[in-house]
Amino acid sequence: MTTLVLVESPSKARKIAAYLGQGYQVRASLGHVRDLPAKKEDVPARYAKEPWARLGVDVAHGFRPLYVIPKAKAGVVKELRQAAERAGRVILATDGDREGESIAWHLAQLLGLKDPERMVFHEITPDAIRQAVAHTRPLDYRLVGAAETRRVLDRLSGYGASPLLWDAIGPGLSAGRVQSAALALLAQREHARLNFVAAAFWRVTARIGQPTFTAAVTHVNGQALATPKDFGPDGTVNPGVLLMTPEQAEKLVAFLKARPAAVQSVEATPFSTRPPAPFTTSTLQQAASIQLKLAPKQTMDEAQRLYEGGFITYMRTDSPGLSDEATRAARAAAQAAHGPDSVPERPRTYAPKTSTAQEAHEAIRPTGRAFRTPAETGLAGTQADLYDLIYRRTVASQMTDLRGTRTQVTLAVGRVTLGASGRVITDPGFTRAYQDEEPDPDEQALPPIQAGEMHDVRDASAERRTTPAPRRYSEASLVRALERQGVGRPSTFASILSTLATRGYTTVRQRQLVVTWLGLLVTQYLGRSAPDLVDPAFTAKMEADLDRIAEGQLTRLECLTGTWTDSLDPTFRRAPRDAPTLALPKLPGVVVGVRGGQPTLFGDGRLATLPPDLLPEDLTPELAQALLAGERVPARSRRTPKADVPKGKRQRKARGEPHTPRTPRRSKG
DNA sequence: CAGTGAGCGAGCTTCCGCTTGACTT
Repeated sequence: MTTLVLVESPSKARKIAAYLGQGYQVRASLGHVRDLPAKKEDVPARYAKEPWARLGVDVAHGFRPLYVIPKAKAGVVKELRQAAERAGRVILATDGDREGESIAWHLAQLLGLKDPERMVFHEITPDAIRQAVAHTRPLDYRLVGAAETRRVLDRLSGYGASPLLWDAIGPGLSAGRVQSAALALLAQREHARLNFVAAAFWRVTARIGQPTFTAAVTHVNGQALATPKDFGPDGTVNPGVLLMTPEQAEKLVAFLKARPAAVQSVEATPFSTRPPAPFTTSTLQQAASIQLKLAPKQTMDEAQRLYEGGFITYMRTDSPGLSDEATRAARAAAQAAHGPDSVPERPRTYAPKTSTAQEAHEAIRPTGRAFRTPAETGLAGTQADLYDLIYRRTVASQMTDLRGTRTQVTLAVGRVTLGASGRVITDPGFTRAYQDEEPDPDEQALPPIQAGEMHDVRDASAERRTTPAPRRYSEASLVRALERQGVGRPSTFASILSTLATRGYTTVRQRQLVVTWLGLLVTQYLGRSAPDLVDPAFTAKMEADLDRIAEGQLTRLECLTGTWTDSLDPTFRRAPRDAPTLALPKLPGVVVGVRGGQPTLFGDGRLATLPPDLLPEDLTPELAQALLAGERVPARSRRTPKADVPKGKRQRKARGEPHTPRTPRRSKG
């Protein structure tokens, strides 16, 4: 009789099968095999009439979940059942994390396993697999309970809050613990930009000495010159600093040009920088975004192909750790390419930065006891670029520190103080293999210089600068922000972004994530009606609860009762069903609200549907007035909620109008 | 009389996390 070993991924199954050899059959579940019904038609007939059928969770009876086999998984389950019948023994070898334990339990249920045998391994080497097979354990039902609690909570909160949005804003909208927290981050940043008032200041620099270097004026008559950090987001300046007029700046330049500079002090401090850790899913997405200009989705698609081709380890991971074998391979690769001294004596080890990490997998790295160099892989195109990035990052992670000296020079021209900073690299260390970003081009190497010296001022100039608005998130930087807060998982980072886009909450402009009016309105509504969902702390609290469930200090029922029955449910019940409105400081006299499911501009007793491609930042007061005056207003005749619309406007028929709402009208509840 | 349009009511939408490959565009 053979032993059936069940894993999640088919690639993993092939590899393990090769290591286990005869007597073992290894099959893949392709992820979860059962789930709560997504919609009513997935609910079996005998439960369809139940009041909880829409949720798939019988809240009144201990939050009992109803599990069904999704259509897409029917074939897999059938095959696994047949394989299990033929096998003498079944070992559940799904991933060693919370969801993996849950999948193992579902499989045990579906296959009717009496005493389910569980094995877990964290690296795929012959040794690790043999060890794991020899040391199976029973299922961890507490961990399974934690996973189920997570699932039920996400269902109840998501399916509880989304209908509020249908009533208040429009049909088909969605809210959830992860997507709404992500959207709130974007909305917060967008509001910061909308409220931001830029301020101008002067930066005065001089070219000094031979060879020349650049120094910037820091003080005049002992008073500090305004720099960006002296300004508030409303454009006000810290009263203690000097904000020069153009005339003053010009005078200062003329003053500098006429006199030599005295070196007051030279401070040199050595520095060293450690290499970045091997890639996790989020850091890979971040680096591929910056260096290869890939969107997270593209990165994951290419990485999936590299994984299936056997070039890299699993690409959905939160662990930056390398196995001993991989550590040795990385060190060997570094030494082969950069010399025996390119690695420190002791291997480096890496641990995850976030406490929510589950660490079921290794870091993303080249496979094998000896890494194939990018040239040896025979890969081409984007796949080759991504492999190269992963290869270099992995090798660099075992190399020596970058070392150098930072020098800070203070100079004086009369009562004007200038500062110059420079950086000299004494040992490039790991940067020979990998660098996160291009080195700063402004970075200068200062010539040898001593306190007390006098140097000629060769030139001076003043440059008008403005304070920068808070930067928008890129897709990858949003993922990084979410991961830091413990929101979302490696397997979902890319899909969170696509959910936000599909709902019309965000668009991507020049590789930046931009929130739409709809996204702002949804966040505004949720902030009042479901504040937990826009708060990353909600996930943090949930994770803490789940850990306690896994450790047996909290029951599933206590957690769900406390979170749902005593908190979320009453909040949702009390939630207002009327549409949110946004008042914007730079748009006095107008308000953005909702009419017929569409973001709409209200003002002056008139209204206008906002064109869907008009982003919040692009709505100027002039444009708002033009829209309200009826220009480019899609005047599709539809019942108006309460705003009084001039009859003529409502009857203006639009032909071939570009902004026809795609969603059907729904009556207000 | 036929065609059109307004109005009504019923039914639907939705979560997160795990995995590929089958679909379009």
